[in-house]
Amino acid sequence: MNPQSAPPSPLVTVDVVLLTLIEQQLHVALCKRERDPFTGAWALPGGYVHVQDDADVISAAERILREKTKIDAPYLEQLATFAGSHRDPRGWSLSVVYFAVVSSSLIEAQQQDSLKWVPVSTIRSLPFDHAAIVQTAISRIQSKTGYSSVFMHMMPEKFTLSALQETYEALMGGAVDKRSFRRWVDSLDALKPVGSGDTPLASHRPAQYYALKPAFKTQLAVTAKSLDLK
Amino acid sequence: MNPQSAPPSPLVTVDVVLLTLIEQQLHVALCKRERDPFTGAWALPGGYVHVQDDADVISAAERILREKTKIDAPYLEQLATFAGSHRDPRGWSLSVVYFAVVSSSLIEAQQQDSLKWVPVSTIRSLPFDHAAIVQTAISRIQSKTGYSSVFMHMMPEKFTLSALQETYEALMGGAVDKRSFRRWVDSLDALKPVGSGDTPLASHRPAQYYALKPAFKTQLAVTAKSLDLK
DNA sequence: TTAATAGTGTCTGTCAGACACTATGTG
DNA sequence: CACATAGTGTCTGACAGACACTATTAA
Repeated sequence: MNPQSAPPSPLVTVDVVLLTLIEQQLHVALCKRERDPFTGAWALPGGYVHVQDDADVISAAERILREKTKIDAPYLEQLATFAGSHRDPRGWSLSVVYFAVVSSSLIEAQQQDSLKWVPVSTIRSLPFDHAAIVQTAISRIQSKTGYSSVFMHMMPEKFTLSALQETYEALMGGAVDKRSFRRWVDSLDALKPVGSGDTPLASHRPAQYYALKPAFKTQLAVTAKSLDLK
Repeated sequence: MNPQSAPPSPLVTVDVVLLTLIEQQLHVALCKRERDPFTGAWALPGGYVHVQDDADVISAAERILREKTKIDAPYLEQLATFAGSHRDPRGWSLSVVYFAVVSSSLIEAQQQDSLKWVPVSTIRSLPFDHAAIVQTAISRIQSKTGYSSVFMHMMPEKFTLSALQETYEALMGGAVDKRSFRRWVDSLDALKPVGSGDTPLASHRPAQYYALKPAFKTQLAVTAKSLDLK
């Protein structure tokens, strides 16, 4: 009942579900695999933990994201750990999965052959259990969007409340009342107005621009009541 | 930038935060360590993943809980994964932590020298990062109690609504209005009335007894609005 | 009847949903 | 001016908090 010291360790990797919104559609970043199982297939950016270099798992996630996508995501949160004998042809494996949220305005500079953005709605299957992982991440981001400010990290530096609402609605898959949405955003207290900047001129009243308050730029969620979809 | 196949794997373990309520106080199960680091100290029940025997991590958690405490917890959920170089004197380690909730009526039969129940309020320090893990688990159970039926797994087989409310209040650390609490419980739709059974006779109106509906006995939470503490 | 706890009726304040209204820019 | 989108005033219904009231048992 009490084996010697350490039994054979499983494979330990870290994967990241990197999400953004492109043209009102939720997209996930996929990388072309360079190594053994599923070489050449598109899968979540991931890699081994480097016991020598990584102080902890979130550091490993940040490093892997940087290496594979050249992106520093402002929001990175542990999603869950997926492990078992069924998910990798090499045998028992364990993957600590993080999910990250980024503005699509940041990804345009990053054109790489080994990286592509895929609408989550078009994903049918992925290597390993990555399809299930993506589903879990979508549930998480939708759930958090309902009561936290996390989704605001998908916005560009400055944005209008209307644009913010469109993002919210795209993520949640439904429409919300303008008045209710603005009251709710107010209650989050996550935004500060910014001088219009380059007001995009049009034949109507221009909107106030907002940016995430510094306290929210570097991390974390705010608790608040949720909002019903129409 | 692209190392050979698999770098040295970290130590991979599974720990379980097993919670119950004893005399309105939240308690956590601790086991006396039989192995190398911190031998003899009290720590969370944990153990290595057995790559040969465990199909996945939750199976490993169930096995470890059974081995260390002889308890089959009705509710077991992944809490988070804690990993890094700082948490184990042996070096870089990774622990997938589950949290479990059990009725104190189930633990009385399990008297073991290597297992004890400690009020969480008295915990000052624990081996590894287990103190921080316990804190995380407490936050989780409190948060879930606010909107789900998970805490009902701390109740015995049959219980009254008053007893349920006392449990809720003990967990949340505050009082709630009786009427509001009952409306809220109603909305969860997790209970079914059971024939009084052995009505504990006293000099007043006896209460209706309830039990968890079968659908809730085997797992999972229900979403509902939360309740304010007075 | 009294004591003591179980359980409910119901008023009220708060807040989200609805929606129409005002505000403010350009052509 | 018209037009289009930004932003607000405000009514209303739903529902949680408060709390007093009724119900039911044994002594």
